[in-house]
Amino acid sequence: MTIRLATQSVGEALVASLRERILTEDIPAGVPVTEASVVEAYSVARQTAKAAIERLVAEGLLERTTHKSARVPVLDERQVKDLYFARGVIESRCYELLAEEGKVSSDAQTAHDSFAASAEGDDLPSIVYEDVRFHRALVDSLDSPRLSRAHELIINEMRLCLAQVQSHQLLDPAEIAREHQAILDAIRDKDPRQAADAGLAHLAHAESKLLAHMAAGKA
Amino acid sequence: MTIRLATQSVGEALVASLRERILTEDIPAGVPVTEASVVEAYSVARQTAKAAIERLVAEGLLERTTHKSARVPVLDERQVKDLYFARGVIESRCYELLAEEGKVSSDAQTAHDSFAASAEGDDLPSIVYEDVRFHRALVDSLDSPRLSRAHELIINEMRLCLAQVQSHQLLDPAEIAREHQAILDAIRDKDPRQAADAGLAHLAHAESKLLAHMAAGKA
DNA sequence: TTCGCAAGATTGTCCGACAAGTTATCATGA
DNA sequence: TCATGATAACTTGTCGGACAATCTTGCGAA
Repeated sequence: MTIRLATQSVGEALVASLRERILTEDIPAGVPVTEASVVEAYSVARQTAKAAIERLVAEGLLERTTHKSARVPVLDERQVKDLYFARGVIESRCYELLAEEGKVSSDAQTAHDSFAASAEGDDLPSIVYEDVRFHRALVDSLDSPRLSRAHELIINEMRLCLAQVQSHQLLDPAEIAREHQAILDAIRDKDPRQAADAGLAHLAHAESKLLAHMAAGKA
Repeated sequence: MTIRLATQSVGEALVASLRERILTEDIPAGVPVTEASVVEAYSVARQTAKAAIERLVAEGLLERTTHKSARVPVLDERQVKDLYFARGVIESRCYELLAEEGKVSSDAQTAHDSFAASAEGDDLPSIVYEDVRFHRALVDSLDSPRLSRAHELIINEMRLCLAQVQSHQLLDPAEIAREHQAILDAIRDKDPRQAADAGLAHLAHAESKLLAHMAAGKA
């Protein structure tokens, strides 16, 4: 088995950069991301830019119809519900399975601790990041590449709307930390039903706040 | 609202064609799929071929490392287990949710009937196709684009190994039909636990047969 | 006002070219 | 003999330019 070096082609780096800029709202929703604009910004060939855009479209971080420019999608209520629903399907079952084992991986515990630490401060982006990291660590601990990937795709799309709505302020970090703790407790107690319910409650809580905020913003 | 015509660009058609050829083993596992070979076979530009290959790599239907040709992956035991596991996570929760509703969509029922009809005959590819269609119809009836997409990705990869191993003969169609019926019955009975268990049992059954066959073939 | 056409913007696709990396072959020297 | 290093062939990574097809917009004509 060879040791794999972490090299990155221009194309891969471009995708990574664009993805990060989208998720941090450096590229805001609505504005067109044309192939030409990417070419100009990064001094890459149009092919490279095009491939990167197509990749992000596949990930749901950009949307496009033929012969029109790609844009960061603005997620409406329907989409948000779908995201939370799909995420709930995966996470609830994951927590159930983890609870059957009754063990919390060290990564997940670390992520939980990091979140708790962030929750003390006011660095909103880092709170969101640590929140995401916690849930991903739990799913990852099932050690299923395909499940982790499916979860990651959904989470990334969700980060999109979390960024758009300044939702960080909607939720009390301390309360999120308590809900996270409830999930971990249920897992450690080997109570699958409770673990799944705690996960779903956590999601339902965030979803309702987000939807209420969106409805208010639109009205 | 405009009516959307089902137009397809060369690139999209190329992806679709390659995907179908891979899933039907017209492009067998192991043989390299070079950009040049695709260019030659379809008379398209290398960029177009490259983009199509990259897309299929993202779907898991091809694998590639930098500067080496793409190939249809040969799934080992570990991968097969992961596929069944991830699929189980999604499907079990789906059937649970459907059982809470207690209704089976007409599409799902139609798919079940089609499968039963196919099971009578000897057309193995169509049996596999109808089997896949049944499960997809159930997931689709939850009306969640993102969940359906995640499920589709996993199912497609699974079709890959179903094609590689001539597994059609491993399972008795009549038995599959009975297991499908059990899932539908549990859903109609509004018995979420039973629906999920029936789904998982169905998968475990297929998985064990497949793994046994693979182990035998390798030994 | 409405229709239709021309112009600009943007993507879809192609061609050709060169750099960079991988693999296999083979000659070299210890 | 065998490890080393050079070479060539193959393949992908990236670039530049070009033209066609399509969408959008604005303007002029009926």
